[in-house]
Amino acid sequence: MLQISVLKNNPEWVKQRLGVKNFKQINLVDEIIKLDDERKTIQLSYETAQAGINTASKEIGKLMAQGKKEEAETAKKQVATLKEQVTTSTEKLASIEKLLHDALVQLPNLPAKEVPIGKTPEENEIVRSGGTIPSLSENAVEHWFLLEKYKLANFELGNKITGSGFPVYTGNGAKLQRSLVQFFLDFNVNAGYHEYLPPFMVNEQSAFATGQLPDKEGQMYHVTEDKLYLIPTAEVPVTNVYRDTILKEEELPVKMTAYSPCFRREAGSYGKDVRGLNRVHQFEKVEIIQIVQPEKSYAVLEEMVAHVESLLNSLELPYRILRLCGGDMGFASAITYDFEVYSAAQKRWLEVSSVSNFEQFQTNRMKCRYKDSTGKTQLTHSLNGSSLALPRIVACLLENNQTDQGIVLPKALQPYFGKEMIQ
RNA sequence: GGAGAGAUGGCAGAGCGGUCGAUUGCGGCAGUCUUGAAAACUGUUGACUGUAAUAGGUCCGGGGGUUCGAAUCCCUCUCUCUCCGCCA
Repeated sequence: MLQISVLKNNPEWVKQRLGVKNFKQINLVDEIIKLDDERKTIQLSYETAQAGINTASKEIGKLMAQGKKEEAETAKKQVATLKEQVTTSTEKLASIEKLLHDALVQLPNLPAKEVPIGKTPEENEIVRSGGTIPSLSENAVEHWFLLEKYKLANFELGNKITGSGFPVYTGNGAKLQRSLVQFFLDFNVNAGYHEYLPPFMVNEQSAFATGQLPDKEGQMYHVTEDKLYLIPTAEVPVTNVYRDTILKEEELPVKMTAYSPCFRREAGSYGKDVRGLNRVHQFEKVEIIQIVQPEKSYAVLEEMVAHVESLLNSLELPYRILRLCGGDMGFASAITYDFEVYSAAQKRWLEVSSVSNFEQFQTNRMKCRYKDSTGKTQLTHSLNGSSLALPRIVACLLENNQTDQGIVLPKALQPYFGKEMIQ
């Protein structure tokens, strides 16, 4: 959520930035400013009336103590008109605050100045790439055939038990998942991230704080009976660890990592984009999150990008890093780097991580603040990234490393898996 | 699921209609003493909003009500604890 002060200080700049994000309802900015001005006027009249009641009530208390009943009674009558004023302005205030909130919540985060202009994924900017794309033999096949060949995952079984998009991993497939999760967590913990195992369901407040609600309501599984949401990413429960807190400056940066399954409805997806592990409703992911001082967040963003990059290097996968254009960015993000790995049999790039700086967008919703060196409390910045999402990593590992003898695992993973190959 | 008790500032814990944004202790910060530290003593120490700065307003788990006035009374929700039941 943007701070109203940001809109008020520079409305034209805010509108220009929203334009970069391809946001349509630019007029909301002026509406919000107007609503806030109205709010102030009403608030002032409410507070003046309330102040009158407060002083009069104290006066009545004194009169009663002195036994001056008559005077107390007259004073009581005078309060009645003030009370009416309070009642009407309270009602007005409540309705205008709701309007204001509803409007403010619709505004996405402003894109940072480095964000390229553009509307579609084609306009994302390739920052750099690494690794080498393998040249596969002629009989190389896509990962969904390999999953079947080596009995690593069973989609039909998932269909029977739950529905499409819920693969059942079996044998070495299940073990590969476990090895990857363990490898990623160790890698993150070694880099100073504190490990969490969060709840896999969250309440409405938490989903709101990180920006899933109200924007992405349809993307989450909703347990209506208990008013809980299945998490689409560990970002949601883990970032909320610091909801409604005031941190000391020496506690920063907060570095957290967590494994969790992720549940996504992916409404409207179909076709070959979703074949195999390309897009599923439940998948495993390890996430990294940082909460930092505002002036440090862009340096930390680079650090997190480098961290994810070194993870991909250790998996020996060909990758590229994209800086997302305004139109392709998420609602809450100020800047996002996507990581894609090359799936050599499908001959396409697959997104495996997304590292974002949210600046104050989430922390303003969460009220996650810190006391700076001057003793002033101010909002922190939050950042997160995947490190990494498993299914597409598995897809690439299988496709890129397939040989006639079996799937060769990268060296870094071998101690975790216990073998050099899947056969 | 049943019965009872409770939710107050970083923590502990008073307050049970006006003098309470809140006694006190611990912790934190500053000072005195000391070569330094500890101890002791003294002072200070919540958040939000608002103002040029004052002032003013709001917050005692959340929401609603009674009253001129609510941390205190009533209703309701959530959560915690104790006992019973069920259970990995």
